[in-house]
Formats: sequence, C-alpha cells, structure tokens
Amino acid sequence: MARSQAAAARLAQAAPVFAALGDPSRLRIVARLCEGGPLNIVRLTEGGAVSRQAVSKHLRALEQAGLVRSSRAGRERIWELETHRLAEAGRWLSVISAQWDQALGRLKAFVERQA
Amino acid sequence: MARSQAAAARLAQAAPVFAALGDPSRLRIVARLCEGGPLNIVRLTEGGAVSRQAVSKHLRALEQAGLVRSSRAGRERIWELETHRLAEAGRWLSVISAQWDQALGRLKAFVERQA
DNA sequence: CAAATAAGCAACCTAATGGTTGCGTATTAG
DNA sequence: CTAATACGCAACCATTAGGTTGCTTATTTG
Repeated sequence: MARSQAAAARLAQAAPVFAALGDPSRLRIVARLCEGGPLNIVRLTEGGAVSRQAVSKHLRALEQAGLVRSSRAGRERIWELETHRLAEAGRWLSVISAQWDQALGRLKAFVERQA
Repeated sequence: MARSQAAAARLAQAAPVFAALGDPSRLRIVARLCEGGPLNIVRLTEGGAVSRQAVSKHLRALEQAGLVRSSRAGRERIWELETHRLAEAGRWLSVISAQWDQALGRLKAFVERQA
C-alpha cells in the first residue's frame, strides 16, 4: 500500500506539470528557451503569435509548475529552464509505457496458452 | 531550417498529448489502466470521485490524443493504453532537458573563462 | 534630465473544460 | 420475457484559461 500511495502522490504532482506543457504557446516557450538559452520576455515574444503579456502569463504558469525559473537583471527578467521536473515527468511516462507493454505481453502469453 | 521545421511539427503534435495528461482524473485513468490492464468504463469509474459519464468523456479525450484505444466486446467497451505517443512524449522531455543542461554547462564554462 | 525600453498590474471578454443529470438503447442474465 | 447491466447522447452549468487592451512603474541610454 505504501508503494501505491507514493505513486499516487507522485501522480498528483505530475498533473500540473503536464497541464503546463499542454499548451502550444507554452510548449513553444519551452522549446525556444531550450534552443536559445536564458532569455527575457521581449526575446521570447519575438516572432510568436501572441502579445508580451500573454507570454508573461505563460511564464508564470510554467514557473508555478516548477518548469522555469527567473532572475532579475536590471530592468529585465531572465528566464531559464528548470529541468528537474521535466526530466521527472519524462521518466514517469517511460515507466508507465514500459510497464504497460510488459503487462500486456504477459497477458497475451497467458491468453494464448489457454487457447 | 528543415530540422527546426520538423521539430516544430513534432512540437505541435506533442501539445495535445500533454494537455490530455494534464488533468488529474485522466492521469488517474492512465495509471489505473497501467496497473489493472484493459478495463471497461464501469471498472475505471469504481473508487473514483467522478461519474461514469465524466470518465467516458475523459476516455474520449485520451483517445483523441492517441493515448488510449478501445474495442467493443458484447455490451461493454474495453479500453487499453496506447503507448506509442506516451513513450514519444517521454523521449521529447528527456531530450529537451538533456539539451538544456548541456547548453547551460557550455554557457557557464564560457562565462567563467571570460572572468 | 528626457526619451526609450522592459516589465508589472488589472479589468475585461470569449471559448473551452470538467462536471452533472436525465433519458434512450443494446446486450446479457435469470 | 423481464430485469439488470453497460453504455451513448444531449442539454445544461460553473469555472477556468488564454488572450487582449490600457495604464503604471522601474531602469537605461542619449
């Protein structure tokens, strides 16, 4: 039971992370940061389809999900990726898919033995 | 440019997947399927906080994101995980986080050489 | 100092989301 | 055949989410 409770807890933490990544504009910001290194809002807005304020909102959303971190530098604020959660979420997906494939394999083998 | 376009295309496909995973109820369904193997709606609803129809809606959302697949068996419909997209999304997260860490490492090294 | 730049705040709007309830329809079981 | 089961459909509701515009505030720069 302790195991499944821990799993449930990690699950509850994973949902906000996926939710944060589940928007095209935010995903674009993440990709953009990854390619371009630490950037400020103006740079992140350039070339995109939405306003600076929209980007700002998205950055705060990403921050709340623990995917991004910022620091003030003079009159500008620099944003950078926070990879802990990102990597964690990635691992979770891998585990889930691998477990399923294994279980399904066992199930198929069992069914075929019956037939 | 061809590279970044391909990357952008894969990005655009990734957003709906993350969005689908970004809801606690849906994430619970995914986890539940993973533990319990192929299940019908009633079983998936058991023990949860929401109604059968809510679960049904979520299943359709997951289906549209390509994360789940169903087949009719008599009067019931059996749902199972579709791990392709799941694994793909997981890989994307790993790549992004790894790339960032590398780039940041190079940046730090560069800055320190300047100082 | 004045002008330009980077950002924050707040109000507002529209559309999508997550949820419910109620009812209809196959399919299986007794 | 009748009852129970598993599901689908549709309407409806409240809240949130993504976005915009307008204004204010700090910091540079010329």
